[in-house]
Amino acid sequence: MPHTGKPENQPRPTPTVEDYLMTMYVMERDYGEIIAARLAEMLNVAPATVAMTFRRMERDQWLTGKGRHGVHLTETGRAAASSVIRRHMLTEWLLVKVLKVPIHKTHDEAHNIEHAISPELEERMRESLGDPQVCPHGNPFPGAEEVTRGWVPLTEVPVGEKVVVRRIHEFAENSPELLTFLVEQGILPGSQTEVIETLPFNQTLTIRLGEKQVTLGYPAARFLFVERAVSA
Amino acid sequence: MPHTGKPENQPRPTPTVEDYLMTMYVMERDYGEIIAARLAEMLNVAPATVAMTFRRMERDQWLTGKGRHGVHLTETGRAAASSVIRRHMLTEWLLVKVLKVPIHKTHDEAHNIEHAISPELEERMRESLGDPQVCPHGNPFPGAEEVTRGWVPLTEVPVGEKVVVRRIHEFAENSPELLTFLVEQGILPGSQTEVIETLPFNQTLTIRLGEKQVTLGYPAARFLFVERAVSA
DNA sequence: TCCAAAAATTAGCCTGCGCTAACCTTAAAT
DNA sequence: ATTTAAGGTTAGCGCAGGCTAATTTTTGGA
Repeated sequence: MPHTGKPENQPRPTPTVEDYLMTMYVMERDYGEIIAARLAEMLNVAPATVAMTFRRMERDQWLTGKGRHGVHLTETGRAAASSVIRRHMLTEWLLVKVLKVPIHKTHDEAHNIEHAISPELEERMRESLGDPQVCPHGNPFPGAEEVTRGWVPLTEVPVGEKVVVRRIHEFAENSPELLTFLVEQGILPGSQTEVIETLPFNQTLTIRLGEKQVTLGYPAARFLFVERAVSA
Repeated sequence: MPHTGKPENQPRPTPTVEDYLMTMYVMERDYGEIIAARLAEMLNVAPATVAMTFRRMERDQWLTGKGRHGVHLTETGRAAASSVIRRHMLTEWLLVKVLKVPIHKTHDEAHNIEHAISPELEERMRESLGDPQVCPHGNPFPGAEEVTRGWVPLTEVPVGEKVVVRRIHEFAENSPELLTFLVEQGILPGSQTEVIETLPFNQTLTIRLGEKQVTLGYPAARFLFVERAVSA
């Protein structure tokens, strides 16, 4: 394990290859391309570090040397990424179901643990947890992307329409404050809500949750996917 | 996390500082001194590596520069070791109770995971698991050493005496084959048994388990602690 | 007491994986 | 068309933490 060495036990400061792979997988899946600069931000390393890591990863066959429009995962890389992501999501479910950890804390905890799950353990977890198709935040397991069909960003829902929150995108999970906010407001998978108004110019959007109203910035709202066609 | 880099996912090859601390803690607790050469064997690194690591660990206040008779853990070091060991043992219980992993497989799995447990998670685990005093192999949690009072190595039991297996020492857990053997023979905490005969010259010892008899080498038998004074 | 084995240490080397600083592209914006 | 900004890369550096080989202690017999 990456290590500070000092008598402190801070969050892992240096991303592993698996961390790179996971993030790249999601980027490729949802945005079609992998931008090193974005990766550097998300993993909290310098852009130069990403470049060096790409070299090693290409050498080790996780990545294809860029074939026009940036790098891409190899099949091996994609498989490895899927594997960590599965372990991540299963760990999250274990934390939620067995240890009653609230979902705004599962991401970080699971992130530490996921690297340490053996294939056998993964299988036992899957059984214990009833072979889930999405993580506690509603993100699909690799291979189960179809279940998200029909879920759209909250920003695309017309005013007045009733919807059900289905998914908080994994990139929102990188911001603990945002996640905490959402959970505190009761915005989580399964919540019924309705768009009250949008203010396109200042990029804000207000929704109703039961009695109360909550205003979200667009960046946050774009990470919230909802199911439409909810008959009143 | 320590990492091979290559598309393989083998057991962690390089021990962490926490791994050093755990092993040193147990050595000091049960043998009174820390021998670098033994440590090197147990951690699968070269003796020279241990020497270098000791330097860094002294610098970082985990160890006292040797005060005659080898190095010793500082209070900080001992506390850190206790902490990992607790997390290790709680993880083992989680694996055993929730995921039904057999105890000859829990050690390695837990070893990977233990480094990734936060204090909050540790607390939730302790609650979920009912505040155990020993690990699934019967080794005491740091601070609960008294529960092992009265448990003696199997090698010290006179022929003919009935005893109950209580503990498989942690150093035996480093040998998966031994542990598997013990579990297959039904030798685990709680098993009733009786010493049939000892052959001190070839260092062998035979015990009865239910109908069948099992012969153990002394090295193995020294790792088995039993409770005497079991009224027939 | 002396010697051989065991234990410990030092030196020199390697890789992984961060960092900053400086330097290229490319593409959009004046 | 030129400028600026964003993205990407290279070079040079640091530390953690392995390794072997070659010493130098220690220590426990004979």
